[in-house]
Amino acid sequence: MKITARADYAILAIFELALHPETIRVQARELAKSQEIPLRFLEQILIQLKKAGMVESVRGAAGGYKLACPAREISLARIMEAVEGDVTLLDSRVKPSCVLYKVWQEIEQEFVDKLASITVEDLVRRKIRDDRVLVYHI
Amino acid sequence: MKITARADYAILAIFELALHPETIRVQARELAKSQEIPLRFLEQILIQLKKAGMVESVRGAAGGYKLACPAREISLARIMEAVEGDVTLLDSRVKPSCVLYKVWQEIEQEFVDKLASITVEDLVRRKIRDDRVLVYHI
DNA sequence: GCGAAAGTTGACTAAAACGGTAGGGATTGT
DNA sequence: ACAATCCCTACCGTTTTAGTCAACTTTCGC
Repeated sequence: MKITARADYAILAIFELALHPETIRVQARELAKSQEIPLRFLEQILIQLKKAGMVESVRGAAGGYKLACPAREISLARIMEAVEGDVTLLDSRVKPSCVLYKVWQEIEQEFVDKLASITVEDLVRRKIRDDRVLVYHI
Repeated sequence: MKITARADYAILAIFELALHPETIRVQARELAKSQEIPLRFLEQILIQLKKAGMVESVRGAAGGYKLACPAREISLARIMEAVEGDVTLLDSRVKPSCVLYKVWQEIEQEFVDKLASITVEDLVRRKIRDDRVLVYHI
């Protein structure tokens, strides 16, 4: 019942990308540094995100990463699905005939819906708002 | 992000106990059999549930288990908390200063609230309803 | 074209968590 | 006394996590 480091890092990386202007590329090294993610580990995660069509990469000198689609189209659910196989709570232990099965399904559905409703754009908006509040308080 | 077997089994065991009249004791062996749980594993789980004050046990021949409180007072959250240390999604990876931290907290809170809102009594009621429907269809 | 910078890939590993077992001790009904 | 039952501690094999490494490929700047 824990969020994995993979998922956390994946979201942080995408979030960091979303904070940059769309036109510029950010290098894995930079992402790793600013979000304190082990570089080699992050590289693996970025490959998964690329395969899932959420980031684009340019190789070679002056290469790097950028979002492959608008931040509004990237939900937490989508990111988690990309780096973990699927976002499910149930294992195949409980039999469908049992009352509990349906209950778990309900809970899972609600959970996934919540994850699907939060986009990276939301995160960015929140950050902007939080930062503004911070400034006002100085 | 998976429900553990421990939690599944714990809920099934309590559920099974709740299906029995309050006055009688049910043996671990019987619980294990009816819910298809490995006996020795279940015994461990029952100890945890006992420590958490959800079941009472009587030792010795003709011993067994019964609920230590009304089924309505036993929520899924309480059971899960008893057998896993705590019901949290966050690991201490994300820093509280990050936007993501608050978002995860929100999601977690919603999830826990949901688990806390479902009691074993609810499960029993659902089962009774489901069984009735089944009978009507024959 | 060449070298350096950067991304890509697959294999590998240490550590923790998970799912379950095993042995033996304590307690009680008959 | 004895069998049935619960209780406690330790252990064990497998899978998942988290992360590392080395080697390779692509691309840019000159």
